[in-house]
Amino acid sequence: MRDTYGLGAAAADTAFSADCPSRPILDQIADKWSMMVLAVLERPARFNEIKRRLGGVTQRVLTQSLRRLERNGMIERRVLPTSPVGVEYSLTPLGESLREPFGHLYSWTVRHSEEILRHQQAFDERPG
Amino acid sequence: MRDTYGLGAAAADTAFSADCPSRPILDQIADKWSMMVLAVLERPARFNEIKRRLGGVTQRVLTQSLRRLERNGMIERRVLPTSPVGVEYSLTPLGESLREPFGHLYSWTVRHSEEILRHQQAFDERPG
DNA sequence: CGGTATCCTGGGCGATACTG
DNA sequence: CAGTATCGCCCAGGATACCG
Repeated sequence: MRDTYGLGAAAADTAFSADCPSRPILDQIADKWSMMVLAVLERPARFNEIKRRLGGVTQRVLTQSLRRLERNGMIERRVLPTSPVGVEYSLTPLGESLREPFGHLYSWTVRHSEEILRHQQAFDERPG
Repeated sequence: MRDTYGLGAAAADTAFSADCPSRPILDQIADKWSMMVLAVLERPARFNEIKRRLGGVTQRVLTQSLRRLERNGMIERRVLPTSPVGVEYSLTPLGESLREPFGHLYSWTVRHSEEILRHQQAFDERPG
C-alpha cells in the first residue's frame, strides 16, 4: 500500500499489513464507546455521571471501556476521599490529544448522517 | 452534554444520548475494517487485491465489510465484463470525504502507538 | 457510589466446502 | 475470480444479584 492516508512513503509498505503494530492499537481505539466516553470527559466526571450522559450503556460495558481507556493511558482514575466513595475520571494529555481526530470523525458523522441513511434505504429497497 | 467535540451548542444536548441519530451511524463507521478498506481504496481495487493488501482478513469478513460500506454509500461495486468475472470496488465521493477524518485518526494512531504500548505495559505490571 | 460476580444468549468470526 | 452456504466456537454484552 502506497501512501496510506497520506502519511508518505515511509509508512507505506507496512501500513495495515497483518503485522503492522498500529493495527492492534486501532482495535483498541476505534470503537464507539471510546469515542463517546472521551466526548463526555471533555471535563472530569464521575462514573454514574458518565453513565447517565451516555445513556444505554450498561454498568459492565462502561466499566470495561473505562478500564481499557485507562490501560491505554487515555484517562486517569482518581478515588475521591468522600463517603461513600466517589471515583472521578479525567483525560490525560494523551487522551486529550485524541479528542481532536475523534472530533473530526464525529462531526463528519453528524454532517453526513442523513445522506448515509438515504443510501441505506436505497440499498435495502433495491431488487436482489 | 455541552459542546460535544466542539460542534457548538446546537448539537450539544442530543449528542451521544441513546436516541441520537448519529450513534447507530457511528457504529457502522467507526470500525477497524472500514478504516482499512477505505485506506486501500485510495484507488479502485478488486476483491482479491484488497484481501491481499489487508492481510489477515477472511473472505467472509471482507465481503461483509464491503457490503456494509456499499450499503452506506461509501463505495461502489462494479462487475467487470471479463472472463472470469471481475469485481472492482471504488470510492464514492462520500467515501472519499470520509478518508480525511480517518486519515487524521490513523496518523494519530501511528504517532502514538509506542506511547500507548508503554502505558499498557505499565498498567499490566502494576500491582493489584 | 462504584463497582465485582455470575449466568446466559446472539451473533461475530474462522474454517471449510461449494458455485456461477 | 468472487463470492455464497454451512457449521461451530467463542465471547462481547445484557440482565441480575451482591458488596465494600
